[in-house]
Amino acid sequence: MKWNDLHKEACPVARGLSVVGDRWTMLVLRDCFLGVRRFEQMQERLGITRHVLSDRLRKLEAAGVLRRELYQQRPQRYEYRLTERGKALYPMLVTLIEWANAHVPPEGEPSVKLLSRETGDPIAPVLVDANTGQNISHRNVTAVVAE
Amino acid sequence: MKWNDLHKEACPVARGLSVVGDRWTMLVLRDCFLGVRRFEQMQERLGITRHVLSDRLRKLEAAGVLRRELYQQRPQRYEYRLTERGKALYPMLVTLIEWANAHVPPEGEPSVKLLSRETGDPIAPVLVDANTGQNISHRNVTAVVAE
DNA sequence: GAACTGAGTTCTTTTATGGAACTAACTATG
DNA sequence: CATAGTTAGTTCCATAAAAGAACTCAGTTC
Repeated sequence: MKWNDLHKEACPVARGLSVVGDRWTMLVLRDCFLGVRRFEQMQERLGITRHVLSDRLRKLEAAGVLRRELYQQRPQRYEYRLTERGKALYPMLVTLIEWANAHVPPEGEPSVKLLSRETGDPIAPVLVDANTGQNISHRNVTAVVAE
Repeated sequence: MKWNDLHKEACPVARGLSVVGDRWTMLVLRDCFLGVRRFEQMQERLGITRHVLSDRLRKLEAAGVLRRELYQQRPQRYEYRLTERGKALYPMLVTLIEWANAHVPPEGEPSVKLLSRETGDPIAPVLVDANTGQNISHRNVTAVVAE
């Protein structure tokens, strides 16, 4: 298994990471979900080097997670937006946030609250089986990896 | 924001990635969930260098995600096991698998199926709000990041 | 006593990232 | 009309991380 050939692996964990597993990539996507679309803003917010940001955006575009969109003709300027495939990563981000808030202690309070857009109430995300409604954990699920 | 100081960030995405965001880390954890516990096995299965594996195991242990356990006295040999904090990462893995199976096309069939341990049936993981039962997506949730 | 096991460590080479300056194609300001 | 500003990059060099292979250590087995 080689890092740069992860996309060839049978295992979906490996294939997923071939897209989102590089350093900074998930943070770029976080910013995208927060509405940040432009190179300059991302670069400044993340403190990532322009070089690496450029590379990540290119790869995410190639993977169909972001699309590059002309937002101004002269001079031509592009911004980056989540595609449907990109938006489908939202649960990943939510799951990561929940885990980190519970298990990677911040200095003070949990710094991000997820709120229902409708009611404004905090939400409590859990993974369940759509078929049975049961909670999903390593205790009641088996995974078979064809390697 | 610097990669090696992500744990100091207020944002839980950043703090989460400070633990699981390094190259190979999630693949090490995948193997842990599959029951792999020993250095040699992990190294061979992943094709990661021993050096990097050693580093990742050490960091995961320091983060309280794995614990090192003596399984043989002479010569002393240790294996690695998921802690509760580590087991709590299971939803991350499931979410990644679901996304990858849906959006990062494998050569042929999806290679991992998640099955209910009870019934043996395939499961269909979805993220819902425990309070309301509603599906969670970027459309009905807002996140406020205190940066 | 020679080869094997298993969890590492210690090299050296290659690749990725960090940091800063530079470019291109404009627009706005004095 | 020249100079400064904007924005999405690229280029170049230094440093850090990862790949690859060999070696160590404390035993055990043939």
